Amino acid sequence: MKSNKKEKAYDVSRYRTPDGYTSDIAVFTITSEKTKAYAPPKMDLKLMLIKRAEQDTEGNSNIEAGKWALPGGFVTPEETAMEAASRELEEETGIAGIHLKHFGVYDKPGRDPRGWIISNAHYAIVPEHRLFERKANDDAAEVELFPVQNLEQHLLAFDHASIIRHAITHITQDLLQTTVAKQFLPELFTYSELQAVLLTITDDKAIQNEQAFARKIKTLPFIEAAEGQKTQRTSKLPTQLYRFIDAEVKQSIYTARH
Amino acid sequence: MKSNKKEKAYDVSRYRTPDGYTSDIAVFTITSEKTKAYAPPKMDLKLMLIKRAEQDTEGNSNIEAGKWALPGGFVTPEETAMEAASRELEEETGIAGIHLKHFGVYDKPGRDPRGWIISNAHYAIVPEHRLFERKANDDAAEVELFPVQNLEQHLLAFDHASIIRHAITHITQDLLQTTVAKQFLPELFTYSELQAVLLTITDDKAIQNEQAFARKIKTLPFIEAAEGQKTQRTSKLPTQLYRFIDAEVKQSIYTARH
DNA sequence: CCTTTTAATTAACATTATGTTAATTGTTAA
DNA sequence: TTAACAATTAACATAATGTTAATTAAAAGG
Repeated sequence: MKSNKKEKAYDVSRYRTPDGYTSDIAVFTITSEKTKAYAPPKMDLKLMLIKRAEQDTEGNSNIEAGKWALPGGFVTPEETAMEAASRELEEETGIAGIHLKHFGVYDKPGRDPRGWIISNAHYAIVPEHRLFERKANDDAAEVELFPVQNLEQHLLAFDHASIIRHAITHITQDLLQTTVAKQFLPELFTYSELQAVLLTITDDKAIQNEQAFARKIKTLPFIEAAEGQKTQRTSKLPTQLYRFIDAEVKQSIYTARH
Repeated sequence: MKSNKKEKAYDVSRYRTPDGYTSDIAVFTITSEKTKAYAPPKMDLKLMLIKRAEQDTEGNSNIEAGKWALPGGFVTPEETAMEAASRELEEETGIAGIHLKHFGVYDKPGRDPRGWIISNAHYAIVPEHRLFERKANDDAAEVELFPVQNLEQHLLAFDHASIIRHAITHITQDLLQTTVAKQFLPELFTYSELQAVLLTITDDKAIQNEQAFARKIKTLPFIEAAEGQKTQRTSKLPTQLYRFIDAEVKQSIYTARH
């Protein structure tokens, strides 16, 4: 729109470079609520958002202040966006060494009023038992976990509403089509704990069904029973523990049941 | 490495911006070979690469000259990388309006000797019947289709060897787990044509088996028979044609057969 | 015109997996 | 001692798959 057609081949904007490269992270965690002792938990998938401060670190009034946003920040030339995501997560929440996955790039002209800023988006999985590490490291910014169901209603910075929708789509797909669910679980888990993780994002009848799911878990090539190891976390009856094993997961929509 | 620790908070490199933002495209096509009349084709998945010219458009000696590379180029501030991919494909090969999907970002420091250049990578699918549009629009650069099996041996520019490996992984996954195979096929196709597309990237026994696959295709929720429409493209016996329909494809590794 | 050839399709049937309901197990807690 | 309960096993009807064989309809060669 700035240039007219004749000049296109020599348009100076052809040689412009981006004004910034940022890394944003959709941090997911699952909180579980124990309704009573010796029963499986009810789990909920939550997304961590931060409230943008009124002033930035130099004391100037901040852009998109007061709105909720994904944690993130600028990438430096000495690191990848994935490394920046890891660094920023540690800086902002104190949590290190967690699972990260790239899922998209946001580069629509005008998405950031500060200029031509490209956002590389990731999702992260923080297992529930590591959540306690968080509080101590939170700096002033307000941090909150939101259930993924009622995110639409909140005022979100930049194009983060759209990024978050995609993040939820991607983690949902990955939970069903890869073994990433292991990132939400302890090393050893029961069938009902795995089931509870999956039920945070699906209503698949075959996963809801206790008998069928308990029977099926024993035949999955990427899960094995931890021989002789049981727990009473979820039941009075000592319950078999399982673990994920490395196994190639091949499947196709052309051979699956529908 | 450049900055010492004390200065970190004020390191000027924290505020450096990228030297460029490029869009690269792994263009896939399937070529099919008819061994004889009235028989299904043998298909091969091919990747289009271009040989980098000795001189750039200004006549200076080109970087990574003579090596094979993915088509692509710099993104301008007025477009997304996806739009740039579409534009560049049309400029370089004359093919417009084809299927494009983002699959990764390449931003490792040092990946491009010209500076801090971020590559946004896509794959594209050119259906076989549109290949003929190509030749006329090829500019001077050498363009060639390589079978995806023996790409390792060629000398590739920048980190394109790695990008190409990922592109093949992604298109393979998508062919099996989404309905993207339709992009390689005409609107109406036979079971053996769909099968041939899938067999370019899988050796799944259930897909190889003619009887089982022909039986299964009739029950898939995202494919329907084109009532009364038959062809003799693949057999003397007039053969049923099918089409993809829009239907949500839900599946999970926890309910699939293994 | 008759016969062979061939890909697609249907048939047949044993095997395996799933959906569903019911029974059993082992432990806690009243 | 007993009720409660999540996990597990059992039982069995139903559905899907693997496998082999038969059938179909057209082409092509004699």
